[in-house]
Order: sequence, then structure tokens, then C-alpha cells
Amino acid sequence: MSALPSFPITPLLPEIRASLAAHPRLVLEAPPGAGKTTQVPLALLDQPWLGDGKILMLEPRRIAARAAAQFMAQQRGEEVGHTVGYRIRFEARVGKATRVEVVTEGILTRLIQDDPELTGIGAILFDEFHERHLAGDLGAALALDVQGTLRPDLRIVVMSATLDGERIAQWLDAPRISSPGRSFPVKVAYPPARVQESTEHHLARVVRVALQENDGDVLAFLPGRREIARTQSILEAPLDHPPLPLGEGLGERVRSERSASVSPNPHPRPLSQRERGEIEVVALHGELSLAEQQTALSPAEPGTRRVVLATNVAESSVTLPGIRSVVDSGLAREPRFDPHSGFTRLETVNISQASADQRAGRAGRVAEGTAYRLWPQSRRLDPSRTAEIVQAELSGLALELAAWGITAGSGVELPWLDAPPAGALAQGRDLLTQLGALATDGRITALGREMLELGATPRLGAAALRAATELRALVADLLALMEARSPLRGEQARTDDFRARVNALHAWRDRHTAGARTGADAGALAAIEQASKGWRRRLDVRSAASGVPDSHAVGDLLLHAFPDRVARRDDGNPLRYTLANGRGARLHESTALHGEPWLVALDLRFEARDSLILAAAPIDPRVLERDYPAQFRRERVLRWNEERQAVEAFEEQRYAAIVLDRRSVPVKPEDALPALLAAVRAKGIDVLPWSEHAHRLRARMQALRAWMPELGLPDVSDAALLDTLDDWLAPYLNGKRSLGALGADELSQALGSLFDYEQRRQLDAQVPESLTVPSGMNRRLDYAEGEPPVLAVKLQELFGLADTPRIANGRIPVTLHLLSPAGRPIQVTQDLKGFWERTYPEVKKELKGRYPRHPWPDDPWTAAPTHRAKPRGT
DNA sequence: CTCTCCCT
Repeated sequence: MSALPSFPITPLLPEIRASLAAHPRLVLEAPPGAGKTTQVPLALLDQPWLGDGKILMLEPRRIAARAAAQFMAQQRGEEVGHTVGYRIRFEARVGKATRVEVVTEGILTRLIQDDPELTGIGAILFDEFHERHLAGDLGAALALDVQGTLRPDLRIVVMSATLDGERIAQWLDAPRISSPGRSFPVKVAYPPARVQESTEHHLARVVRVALQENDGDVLAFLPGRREIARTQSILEAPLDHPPLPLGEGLGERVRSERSASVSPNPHPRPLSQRERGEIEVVALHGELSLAEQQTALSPAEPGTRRVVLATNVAESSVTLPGIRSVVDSGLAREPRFDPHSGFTRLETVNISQASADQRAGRAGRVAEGTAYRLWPQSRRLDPSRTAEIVQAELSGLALELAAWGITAGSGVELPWLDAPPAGALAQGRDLLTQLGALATDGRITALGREMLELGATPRLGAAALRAATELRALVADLLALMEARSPLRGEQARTDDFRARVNALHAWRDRHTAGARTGADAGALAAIEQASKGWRRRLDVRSAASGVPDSHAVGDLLLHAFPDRVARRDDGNPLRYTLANGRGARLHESTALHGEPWLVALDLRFEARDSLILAAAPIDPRVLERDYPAQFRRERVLRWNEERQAVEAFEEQRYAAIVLDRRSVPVKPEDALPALLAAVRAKGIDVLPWSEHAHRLRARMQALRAWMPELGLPDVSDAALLDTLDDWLAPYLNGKRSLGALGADELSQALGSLFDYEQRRQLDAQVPESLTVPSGMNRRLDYAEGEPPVLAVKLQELFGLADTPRIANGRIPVTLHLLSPAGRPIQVTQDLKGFWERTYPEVKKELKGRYPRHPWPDDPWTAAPTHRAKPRGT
């Protein structure tokens, strides 16, 4: 150990050893450059608790796993594969003597599932745990479960670079040791955007400032390719105005921000023509070919300064030499799974504080640096990155859990740092059931176990294992191509026909064409071929596929991975498709798949209406009939025809939600009734044929209920009627096929049926339709909710009536609308007596002249009531 | 008409 070179973490190693001797779990916080990855595993090798056990160290990336193993082996003066080895998918360098095994995260899950006792393993170290990958979280939860049950002696060390150590330590119930890093101070500035300035213009402007104020290269972080391209064109366009004047705006602001441990170039000056000519702008993102990435990663020509416009690749995956300043948009694109739609979509989000610090740290690897942040300093960032487990698609996790014995109803839980959300987990289990990996009781099937053993995603695993033996060579290619980014470049890169990728791989393999002529990236194809070779080994295939597969072969194999994304072209619109899950999708206008009646959509960009199909392959629908017979259904379907206000019946032949054939069939009465009731429920009570009579009947029923609550009458408000349609309306709709067939009388009868005989008797007695007035005529009563009834009547008809009539057992006085002989309103009153006494004499004086042929007695109490005028001449 | 990064 004494031979170890010194790292910032070196002085802490005794403390780390002591802690693990006393306590089986530990949280180790150390920023990049502290040496934790390479020093901690070796420092634990001689510990008594380890005996001759192995140390497993998890890395989130393959490159990092290889590099860490390489570095440690070198440090011991050995080859990789002796004391120190590594294991990543399709590649292992471990030997009998190997005691430190650096593995990628998915490998650990396999190891634990294969041997839950973790025989021979004494410690597991989770490096870069702050990245919170799904596999890392699962691995840690499984390891904790094993430690708590079968292996109390197992040591678990979680190494993290963020401020989140406290939370992790609580979760683990573990002590916490922090190490300083090895990096130079980085000064942070927050230059604000100008009014209406786009992110790209803001960023380009600050990049120019960074070039002025600092030596060395500039690394800028943007959320994606589109923003990188826009920024690049802004930076490469000739300046239409001279660069920033001295001492104004940003230059000043930068120097006044925070206390700087180092002051940037104290005399920023405009770039000269010559200097600008020496600045090289390069893009860096995951879609680039290896060669293109190399350009960005290699040192610039002497005398040339470089501006690297990068996505998140540059945050952790690659190291860039010579960076002295970082310009950070504060944005990243992250996948979010929506359990409702079953799709994952990319969202542009604000980065976490941990990411911001990690990005800024990139400016301090070689010397002091400056980080320019393009968001307001007042903005509060989330302290650390959201764990993948809370926002990702979870079918893979659900399958691992099922293999561990955790099913939907098992009630068993793992000790999660962040538990998987129930909705996404349920959706994952649904998919697994559809793929045949889970039985109906939720337990894992034999196919599910095979899928885990194969080590592909559940979707691709299902496709691979269901393929006929003679197609397995092609399946291996499809797995490799599906997992990789598209190898196509140039014109070809735009195609949405997935078969173009297969053809490019086969052409490259067959050496018929040079890499360049296939329009594909030879480096990418070589990597895909490596993966395909790995899959061929696992699938027991001797030789690789070649040539151009049959037109449906690719789709027919991959539809077993995406049975829910089988798509059929709509009749009306050749670009529009309906997916088996019922959602809409469309091909873009320059599609290479125009006219294909059936597709399997392999990649979609989610949109609320019609998702865009980014990659697809044609399929033969007969394969669906053969392999998913249960999804084919012939069903009677009832539809509401809005125009006819009537029920229609169809017989539909469907694959899942895709309608293959629809024929009109006669409507059965027992079919129609529920559909008619549903239509009323959906459209509201006003859709019924309300007559004047029915309205009035309902008003009286409501009035009686309000005025004589002791009768306990049913509510006939809109809401109550809708709630009880089955009771009162159904008998009258029975046998009908449209709402129009319901007569107005029938509606009244139906309403009336809500009251029994006695209640109807009370209705007629207490809330009558009309009153007989002294003239002998029946005059209608008008009922409105919450008001006394209105009796409109000519004055002359009431002669002899002393008091206001009352109804509802005398509880409610009617409101009299007293009318002139011509039917014009004279007075509204509930006090007839008062009217006769006070108002009538005046009314008489006024109207007698106008209606001389009508009686205007001085004494209305004793006069004979009449509804007619006096006969002429009397 | 345009999608971040990674992994069994």
C-alpha cells in the first residue's frame, strides 16, 4: 500500500478501512478527481473481514469500467485479468486470481439473481451512485436485501459525488466519510439574457465573452442537437457588430460576481479578425460517429482555440482536455415515462444543482477556470438529479422483481432509496403479461426467466425468444440495431424505414460496398456487429445473417417486441395509422414507408393527438393472426348516431383496438336500451321530448316536495332524474331504438311513475294544475321552482272572492296576476283583500272608461263574477 | 420532420 501514489482520498483510506471493519455499510462522498474509484477497492483487499472474498465495484459506464480496471492493474504492475479484472456485457477479463471485479450496473443484477447468497463476494462498491441509474438503484436495493437476510457480513459502500450524502446515509443507516477532490477553483458568473434573447443567442454571446476573458477552450452545455446546430450557426456567422466593448455588460458583471479565487483575464479585448479565424467550433453529442467525437475530444491544433458545443455526454462520459471555461444553458433533455399513454417522451428540463456543479467542474480540471451560468442566480435548482426509477418505463424492473418473488400482490418490498411509482410499475407488468413474461397471477413464467437470462430488454427478449430457429441470426442483428443509435448517415439517416439499417449492416458485413457508399458510419456498424456477435453467441447461432431479408421479415420478428405498436393505415388518410393500443400515429410526409397497410412502429415521438413514427417496418398481418389469436375478436358494437339520435349496431372484427372490418347489423332491443340510457346520461335530460305538460308536471312535483316535505317525495331535479334513469325512464324506452321514438305523453307518464298512487292523489289535491275561480272557470296555476304558484286571471272573474286562494293545505298563497278585460296586467298581489280595499277603487276609475262594457261594481265583494262582457244594449 | 444519456 505504501507504494500507492498520493490522491486526495489517500489520507482517508485508514478511516474508510476502520469504518468498514466496524460497520458493514458506508457512504463515501468524494468529488471527481479524489481517486475513490481507483484507490478504495485496492485499499480494502487486505482487510480481515474480506478473507479471500472478492470486491465488486459497479460503474455506470463500460468505458469507465474498463478504464478503472486498467488503472488499478497498472498500479499493481499487473495485466488486467489478474488481481483486477472487469466484466461488461459480452466482454469479460477476469481470471482465477481476480479479487477486484469492476462491473457495469446491469451485471450486478444478473449476479445477484443467479446467486442471491453472492458466494465469494465480500464487498460491493457502488461508484458514481449519484447518477441514480435504474440498474444502480435496483442493484443497491437487492444488495441491501441480501445483506439484511442471507449475508450480514457483506460490505456495501455507496460512493457519491453530491450533496445528497446525508439522505443516502440515512437510507443505508451508515456512517458517512467525505473526501476533498482534486480540482482547481472555478469562478461562477450568472450573465443575464437580454430582453427577448433566445437561449442560443444568449449562449453564443457568452461564449464570445468566455473566449475574451479566459485562456483555453470553452465547453458549452446545451439540451440537444437542435440547439447545438443553431448555436453553431450563430457562432460561425460573421459578427454584424463588434464584440463586446470593454468594461460594459458582461465583462464587468463577471468580475463582480461572488468572490473569485482567481481573476479572469483582467483586460478582455475584442477578438481580432485573426484571432477569430483561429477559433474552431465543434459539436459533441451521442449521435456523432466515433471519428467525429474524436475530433472534439482530441487537443486542438496549437494556436487554435476550441469551442465545444455539447449535450450531456460531456457531463460525465467523456473527458475534454484544455477546457478553461464552461458556458451552461442549465438545460438537459430527459426521458419521462407516461403510464397513461404507455409512451416515453423527452422533456427539456432544468438541470439539478449537482449537474450544474459537475458541469462547472469541467472548467477546473487543468487550471483555474470560469463557469458562466445562463439562468438567474436566484433560481432554485433541485439538489440532485431525479432518480431514473421514478420517471422511467419499468417493465425491465418489474421482470427483475418478479424473478425476486415480488409481484403485484406479494406485499414484499425492497429497501428502496426511491420506490418505483405504482402506476409505471403496473404498466410495466401489463406489458410483461402481454409479452408472455408474467402469468395471469403475476408470477414470472418460464419465458420470463429465459428473457432475464438472455439479458435484453423484455420487449426485445420476447421477440428474440419467439423467433424461429432459422431466423435467430437475423434476430441477433435486430437486437444489436435496436439497442444502438442508427448507423445511417447523410440522406439515409432521415429514413423511417428500419430495414435500411438492417440492409446497411448486411451490406457492410458482406463487403459488397464500402462503408461510405452504404451511407452508414463504419465505426457504428463495427460496434453493432460486435453486439450482434454477442447476441448470436447467446442465441446459439453459428453464422451471421446476410443479404436483404424478405420485405416483411424484419417487421414480423419485431412485432413480437411491440405487439401494442402494430399499426394499421387508416382508410381516409394514407399517412395516418391506428396503433393496437388505440392511439393515433402518423408517418411524416417524406416517409419511405408510404402506402404500407400494416407496420410495427419501433420508435415514436409522442404527441397528444397523433404520435410521429420515427422508425417502423412493414408486417404481414397473417403473423398477427397466427401468433396473437386471442387479440382477434369479433364483437357486436353499439354506437350512438348523433344525427339520427339513434342506436346503431355493428359487428366488428378487430386486432386489439384496430378495427379490421365493420358491418351493420340489426339492433337488438336489449342492446338498444343501455345505449339509449347512456345517450341520455351523456347528453343531459334536455335531450328528452319535454312537452309543456311534462315541464309543468315536473314543476308541480318539485313544488309539492318542497312545500310538504313530510310526504318524503322523490327528487325530480335534472341531476336526480339522470341518476335514476334506470328506474323511471327505462320501462318507457324499452323496445325503442331512438330517442325520437319516445313520445311526449310517454315522458309525462314516465315522470308520473315516480310517484305512487297516493302521492299522485296528493299532487292533484295540494298542487293542482288549475283553480276554479268564482266565475266558474278553471284557471291554470304556473309553478316555478322556489316560488309560489302564479294565477293569472281577469279581475272580473274574482268578484265575490274576499281572500287570496291558498294551496298545499293552505300553506302557500298563490300570487295573483290580476288582468284587465283585455288581458293586460294590472296588479301582482298575494293580498286580494287589500287590493279590493285600497287599489280597486282607483283601478276602476281608470279603466271603467276604457272598458265600459265590463262590469265595474262599487262593491266587488257581492258583485257577480263573470268572464264575459255585458251583452250589448243592457 | 427531427430524440438526452446509459445498461443486462
